Amino acid sequence: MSVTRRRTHLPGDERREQILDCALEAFARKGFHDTSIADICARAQIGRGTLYQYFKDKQDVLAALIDRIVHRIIVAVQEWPRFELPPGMEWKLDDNIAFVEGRCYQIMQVVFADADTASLILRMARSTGFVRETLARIDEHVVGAIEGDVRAGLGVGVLRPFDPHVVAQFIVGGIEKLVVSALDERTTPDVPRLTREIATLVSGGILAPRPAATPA
Amino acid sequence: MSVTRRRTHLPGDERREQILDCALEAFARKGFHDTSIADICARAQIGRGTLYQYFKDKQDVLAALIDRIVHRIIVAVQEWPRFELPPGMEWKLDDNIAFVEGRCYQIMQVVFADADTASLILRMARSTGFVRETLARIDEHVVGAIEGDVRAGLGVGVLRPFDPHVVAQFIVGGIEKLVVSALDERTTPDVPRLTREIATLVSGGILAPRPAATPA
Amino acid sequence: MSVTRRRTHLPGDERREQILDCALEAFARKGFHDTSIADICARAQIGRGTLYQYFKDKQDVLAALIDRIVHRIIVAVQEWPRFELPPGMEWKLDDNIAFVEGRCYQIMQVVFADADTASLILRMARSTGFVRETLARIDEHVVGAIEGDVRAGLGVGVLRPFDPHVVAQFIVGGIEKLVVSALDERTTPDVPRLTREIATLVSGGILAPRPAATPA
Amino acid sequence: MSVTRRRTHLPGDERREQILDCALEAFARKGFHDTSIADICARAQIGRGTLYQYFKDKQDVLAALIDRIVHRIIVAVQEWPRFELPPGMEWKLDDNIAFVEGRCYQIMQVVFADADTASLILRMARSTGFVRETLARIDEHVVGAIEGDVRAGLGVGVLRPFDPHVVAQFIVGGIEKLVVSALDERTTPDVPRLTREIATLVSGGILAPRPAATPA
DNA sequence: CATGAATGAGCTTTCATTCAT
DNA sequence: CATGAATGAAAGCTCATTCAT
Repeated sequence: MSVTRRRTHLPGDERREQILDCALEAFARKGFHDTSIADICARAQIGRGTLYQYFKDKQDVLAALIDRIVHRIIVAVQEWPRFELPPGMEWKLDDNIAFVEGRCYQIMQVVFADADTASLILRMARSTGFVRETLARIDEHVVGAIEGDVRAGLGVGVLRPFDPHVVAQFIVGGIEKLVVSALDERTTPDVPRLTREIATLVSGGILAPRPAATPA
Repeated sequence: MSVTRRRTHLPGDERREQILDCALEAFARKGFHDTSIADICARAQIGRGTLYQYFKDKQDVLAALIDRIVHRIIVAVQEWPRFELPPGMEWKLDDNIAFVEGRCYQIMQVVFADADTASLILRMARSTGFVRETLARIDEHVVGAIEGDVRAGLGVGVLRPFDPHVVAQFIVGGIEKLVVSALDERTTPDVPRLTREIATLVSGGILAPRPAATPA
Repeated sequence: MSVTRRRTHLPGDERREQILDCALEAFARKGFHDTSIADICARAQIGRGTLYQYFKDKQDVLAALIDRIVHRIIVAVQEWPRFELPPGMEWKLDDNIAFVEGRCYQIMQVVFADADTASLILRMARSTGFVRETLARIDEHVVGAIEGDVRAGLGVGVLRPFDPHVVAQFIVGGIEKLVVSALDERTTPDVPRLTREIATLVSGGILAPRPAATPA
Repeated sequence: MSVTRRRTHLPGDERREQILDCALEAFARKGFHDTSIADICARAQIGRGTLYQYFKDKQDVLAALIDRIVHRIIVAVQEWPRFELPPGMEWKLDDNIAFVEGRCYQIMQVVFADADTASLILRMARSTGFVRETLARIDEHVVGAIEGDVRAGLGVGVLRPFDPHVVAQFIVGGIEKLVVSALDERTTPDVPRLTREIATLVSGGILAPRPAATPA
């Protein structure tokens, strides 16, 4: 009748991680509500009760999952190089494009480490308090980092007088949308091209530079 | 004992709209899954069975709701003025900023007509097929419109050679993020200021214009 | 396959009572813990969900049940005739026996109205706070009534100087034990005989009256 | 992290007894159903699996526990002195009171050895077959002993013609109620006073002795 | 022997949906 | 049409019990 599966033993931490991995997969594909405990346990090849040895309830699984992601993001963002104007050097358009490209790349690396994580972050319903708050903490760090860049740039006078928070949110939002779009189309995005476009747009604007007014 | 409510009669269409209004409120506040049919009917002051005279099931309510929004958006977007280069005139930075400002404003007007609609569109889980697809249709139109602008601009040679789709998505994503942020903080966003920032950033880039190299 | 049962409608109050009746039966036979919601609903010929329209949860069913019993007991006890020494008359052994007999009978009538109620009251586990407290309220009334009798008797000087509370508890306890015993043996107790024995014992003691010392 | 407990070794019988002690404590406080195997094992400082080396299942623990109590009671009751009319002597009220007092004391000593045992015996649900039967065996012995006393008293003609079984049950029931009451109020009962009251009531009845009819 | 991770039967509970009134 | 009592599938969760270590 039923496929009898050998009882497998695993060190506590590994099992926990394994369950989280499976939960991530499931949540990413079907969403939190439409994923049942049975779904997760089936993926993990464990009995339904086993999950409850590691997590208080279903929500606790999600919380642990998001915590894991948040933690990884916080750590990674802390190691990003800050914006710094090379002393005695001009900050030209190409420098800025290069810098923004780097940032975009870093963001995509961290926030959208893998399709499942990206799905979880970007497609989860944001109505309920706890998810909203935790996702807000991710933003706090990522947006905060970019905001820091802008602030630094303003400090050295190379940027127009923008509101750093608004700019940072706008950029992150733009990136998110492109990632969601790629997820929806189930295509692997051409990251280098995307980052180049974004960096160019953000740095120099959409308008083509006008030919220098030729004197007389 | 219980508050007995008089049987109320309403023309079919009005009742339907009323139910949708109540559903929008409920979904926006608690999310689709955490809203029960009872919630909706209580708001609408109707019996639970009555809802089923107008909608096949719970999902159908959501579908109708999104359809209503989509329809409104499609109609509105169709009436947006297209980008057009005034003949014989130069297209300067300020012109572009003004145009983009207008577009942002139009988008916010339509897509985020009210906080509840915005919540529904932006905070709903995007995992399940049907919601994802319907929301994609909104994008198709809004992003499509901006894409058209960019394409037109490219055609008359006033823009850098961007991928119109990428640029359009990026911009819409940025706007969305700013709106979500405002919703989360429960503040009414300072729309004119936001649109100005966005328009300036998108049009001229983040970099401060360098003083024209003064000859000798 | 399954015996399809016609959907039956019942006025709210009747249905509620019906469920309580069935729950009483079930609890009395198998105990609270070993009775499943399914058991109760099967007896009541209703779907499992129906029960939850009338009761918050399983415990709430028990609470309602006990409340119903408590209420009936309180009302009944209030109508019991109080002990009263007929003015200008002696209070002889037989009078007392007759009075106690009456009381025992009244107690059995009320507290052990039917085998199921008796089972519920007498055989339910008394560990958990809420059941214990509610059952204590029953005692409060029944024991209290007898205590009142004793106190009255003491007041008119026809009784030995007992602690009324102790005596009352002892008597009620004795009656309870006899009822439990009858329940265990699944016999209908010979109430008149039992009450006679109890009344005689309590009134005159176990010792045979000694032959009056004959003069001369 | 977790408090690591050294593996402890104990001779089989001691371990078994220790588990029973812990189970008694737990059952007495929370009742059988609300006590988990984990509860017992935590108290005993052993792993959950270890319990199953000594007992078949949870019910078996309870059975062993009650058996232990029953055994102690049977042994003790067997050693109780039987009622005996001192030859050539009258059996007066005070003699009887003294005897009953002794019996009550003995019962309380044995049956209610300690609060936990008393709780177990008196507060456990009596619905399920096995518990009911085992507790019935306790009664068999305790009630039986008193019944024997009464029968003996009847034999020598010092008692009124009661049904010995009824009287014995009534008395035991009365005592039980008083003990339960003390448990509920978490007070240590004033045993000497209680036994005196009971003995007096049972022996001479509740009625005050009437002044000897004065001649003339 | 002792352990505690693993298990799954079985229970309670919710809630979208139906249908008799 | 409107109603809300009735329904039962489906899910979450507990915990006694087993078994690999």
